[in-house]
Amino acid sequence: MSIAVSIVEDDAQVRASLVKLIDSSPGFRCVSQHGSAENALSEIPKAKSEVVLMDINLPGINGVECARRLKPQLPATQIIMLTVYQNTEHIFNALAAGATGYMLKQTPPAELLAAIKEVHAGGSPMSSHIARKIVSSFQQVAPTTPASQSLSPREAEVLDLLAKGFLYKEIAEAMKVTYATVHTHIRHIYEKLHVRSRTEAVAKHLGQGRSRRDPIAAN
Amino acid sequence: MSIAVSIVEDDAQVRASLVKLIDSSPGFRCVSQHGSAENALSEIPKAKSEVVLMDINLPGINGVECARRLKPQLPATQIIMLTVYQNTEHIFNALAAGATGYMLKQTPPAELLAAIKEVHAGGSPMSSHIARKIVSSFQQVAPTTPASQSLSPREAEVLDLLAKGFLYKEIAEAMKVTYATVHTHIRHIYEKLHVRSRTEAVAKHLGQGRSRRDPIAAN
DNA sequence: ATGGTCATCCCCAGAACTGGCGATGGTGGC
DNA sequence: GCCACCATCGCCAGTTCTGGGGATGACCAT
Repeated sequence: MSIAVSIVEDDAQVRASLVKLIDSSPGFRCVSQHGSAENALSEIPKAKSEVVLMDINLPGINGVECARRLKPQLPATQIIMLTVYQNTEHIFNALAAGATGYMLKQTPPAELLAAIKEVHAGGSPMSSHIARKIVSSFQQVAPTTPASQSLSPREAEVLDLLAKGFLYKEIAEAMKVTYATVHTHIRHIYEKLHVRSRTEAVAKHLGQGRSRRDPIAAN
Repeated sequence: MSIAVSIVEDDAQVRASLVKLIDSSPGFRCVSQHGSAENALSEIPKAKSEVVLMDINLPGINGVECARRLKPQLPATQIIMLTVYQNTEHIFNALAAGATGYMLKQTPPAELLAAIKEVHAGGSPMSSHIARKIVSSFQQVAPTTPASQSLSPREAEVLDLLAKGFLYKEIAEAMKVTYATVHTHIRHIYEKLHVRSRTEAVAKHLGQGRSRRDPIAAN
């Protein structure tokens, strides 16, 4: 059986060419198309689509919000965001909203079809640079902090663990050294970073957090 | 110029076939091979490799730990974990340790070479099911932040100052209250955020922290 | 071989934090 | 009125950090 695809895209031309691509490719069929999130929200639940290609930049309700509302009703339906936005903010929001794939609009047709197959098979298709950004977010700290340049590898390790809130003794255990060694490393870190407490060091480490932004908006 | 690859794998047979694959493929060259993490840690920094294929299950120091120690020294080197483990724990740890790719050992040779190219080009190659697991983790992570929402205005103020590394007495002065009041606010903050130290609170506040003590509330 | 950096370990004392136990008012909802 | 929350203040004991003073051995470069 072919994969049932729905398309949400406000630009009629782009939409038409996506529909054409899907319908003319064996193994795929386009079961519905929508020019707005509002239309998609009311129609897609009836369409029994397996995969939704969702533009982010829609008038009115945007694609991310549309995905967020659609997903609870249709947990089995896979949503691939299709967009020109590469910034981390959009990517995270889309994934958090329930999208399982994130492809750029410039993706060649063949890859797009492959992405639909992949998401349908349980994968999470995404452009390689998108993947890197997501992976980076898992990583602890950028190795580019100017001051931490002068830190020795071991000291940098300690600072990473400090930043996660570990106690001295826990750091000691994690690094398989004694409390005394951790203590010494930390004194050296403080000297090099010109700080007088772990929190200052961490704040400096986590990116010069001198200017506070809205903590609520952080997510 | 071909891509310089290092291989860390304890099984001599597997290692040999990987070396052979790399060296016999145009565009790739194997600059070093290592049967243990210890050997890898001392040799890879000299090898100037661009991409490291790292087995997770090594005797002694494991591959994740090896990656964690290697990465600070060689921030430009891309590490691809190569393993049989598909569980979220291992994936997450490996990525947090600095790996940029995560492939299963059963990956066909052609795909493995493609993954090396991809990581070298700035991507993050991973098997499709791995990608899905990573994306899923964002979906659990997403619908959150009720924690800092529940902080009262005054508590939020304290947390801000805490994050900048101020001492209790300095916070007291800045907010024109006594040390005791600051103390109470901070205890309430810790309760609400499920943390046990100022650094954990700050890490969580700055959005970097996955607290080890309370993974449920960790966002 | 000498000096520098790094990593490891030790002791000690004072400062700072953490977490119990309180308490008093004020405000706002039901 | 009562209850929940907030903001303010207090005491006390125990834990953890911070910052001095050391030390050793390894490695690397001059």
